[in-house]
Amino acid sequence: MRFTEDSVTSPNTAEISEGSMAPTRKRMGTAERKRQILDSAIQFFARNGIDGQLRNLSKELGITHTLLYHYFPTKDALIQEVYKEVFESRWKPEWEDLLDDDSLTPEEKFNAFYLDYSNTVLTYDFVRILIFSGLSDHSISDRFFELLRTRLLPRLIRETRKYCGRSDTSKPTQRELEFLMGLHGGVFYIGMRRWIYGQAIYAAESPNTEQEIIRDRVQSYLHSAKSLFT
Amino acid sequence: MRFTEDSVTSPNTAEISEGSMAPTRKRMGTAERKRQILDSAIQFFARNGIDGQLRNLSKELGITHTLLYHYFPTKDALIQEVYKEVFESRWKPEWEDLLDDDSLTPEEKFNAFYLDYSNTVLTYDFVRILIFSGLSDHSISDRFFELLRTRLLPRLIRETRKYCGRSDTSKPTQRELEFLMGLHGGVFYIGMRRWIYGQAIYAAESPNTEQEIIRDRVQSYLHSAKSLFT
DNA sequence: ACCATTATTTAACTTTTGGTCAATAAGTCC
DNA sequence: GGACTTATTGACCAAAAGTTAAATAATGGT
Repeated sequence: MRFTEDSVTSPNTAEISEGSMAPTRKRMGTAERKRQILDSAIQFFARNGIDGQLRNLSKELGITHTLLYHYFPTKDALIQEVYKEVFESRWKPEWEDLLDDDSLTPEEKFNAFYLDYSNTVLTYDFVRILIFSGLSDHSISDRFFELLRTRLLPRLIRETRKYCGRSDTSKPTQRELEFLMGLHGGVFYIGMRRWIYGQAIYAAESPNTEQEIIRDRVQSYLHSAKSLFT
Repeated sequence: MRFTEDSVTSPNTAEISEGSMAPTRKRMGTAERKRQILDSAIQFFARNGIDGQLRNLSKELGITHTLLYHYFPTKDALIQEVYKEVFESRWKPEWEDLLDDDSLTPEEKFNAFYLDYSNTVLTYDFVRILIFSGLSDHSISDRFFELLRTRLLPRLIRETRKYCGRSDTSKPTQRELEFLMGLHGGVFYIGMRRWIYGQAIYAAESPNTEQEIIRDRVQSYLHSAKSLFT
């Protein structure tokens, strides 16, 4: 019984319509099939965690679970590729450029950055897979935080200082970093509530309200930084 | 081979020292054993997630996994008790009293509350089990957020308004709630970084620094609320 | 039309793991 | 010390789940 109720999109069994009884199995190119599996796997593991069973994943794909082994040597290998894929496809080097852009004010940079950052990072896949990774091995989350710490935080602190009218380029203090993490964590928490706890985000009605939320927080951060660090 | 390297504290095999060869099995009272199992289970499931195997848990306890079934009918029953235990033992009704205390200023309330809240909620067990619950069924996290939403948030908004010099008792707006969640999420994020991602908290040296962190954020929140909501 | 290639499936193996049950033995009461 | 209670264990089961190997059948090339 290959066709269960939950295998909605079974590309492999496309021509099962009215009359055609034979589930003539389709043959896909190596690259496309691998791509397809990986895409489904991202969704699947984000939803079910890394303990999700390959047999269920394959069912969603409309293939047998053994076919997975034709493309990935082991389950763990698949998961590592999922990690890599989610991780590397989401990080935008432009963020660094944006924060270095001389034509923008610190305030504009913060707003632009966190608006875009939240849009790309606060997705179902990313939030859940990042946390799944953190919960088990730290393989992915470590790399992510490394980028965060080396590429983003120093720039954000620099802009914070600039906003406060300070020009010193000394190493960020822990207090500064920690205060910034308050903003950062508050933003990530939006994704937590939405994708982990399944809690509705207050103010999800109008499309631009989430932007307002971010703006409020950025405003608050900068505003308070001025009084805390000057 | 019952005694593996990771079974550090095996209360059941205490007298295995130099000469005594016989691992004379100890007999514990029902209540104590159940308590002991539950305590270990909390740690164990917080560490390994709800997919942790009963055989490993029992190994840490120095007992056979079948003994677990003498005290808990099923694995799920054990987990539910773990959930209940962690959940119910950590929530403090005093928080509500504190926030209702007329002798304190809003600022004092916020500081006192978040200081205590972070101390009790931002523990290894709590943070991880809450998230494990959210990731799978929402059984525990739903109940927690329900308490949060009905017991704490309205009071915190009320105090925020008081701080801003407003006395209206209308239903909190979504913008107010969302702004508060920024603070709240920022605080919880401390636990995320520490217990999920394994990231060091900036400023973990001096014992009172974490308190400073909280204070900074509370200060920032109230300060900004005043300019946002008046 | 035939052949080679390889995507895909079928069947089977193995380990893991939640769960059961009868046997064993530690403590207690007399 | 013997009997009774019950905490504890050892052997075992069945289903789940990762993995392998051989058989099958699309597809492309000649």
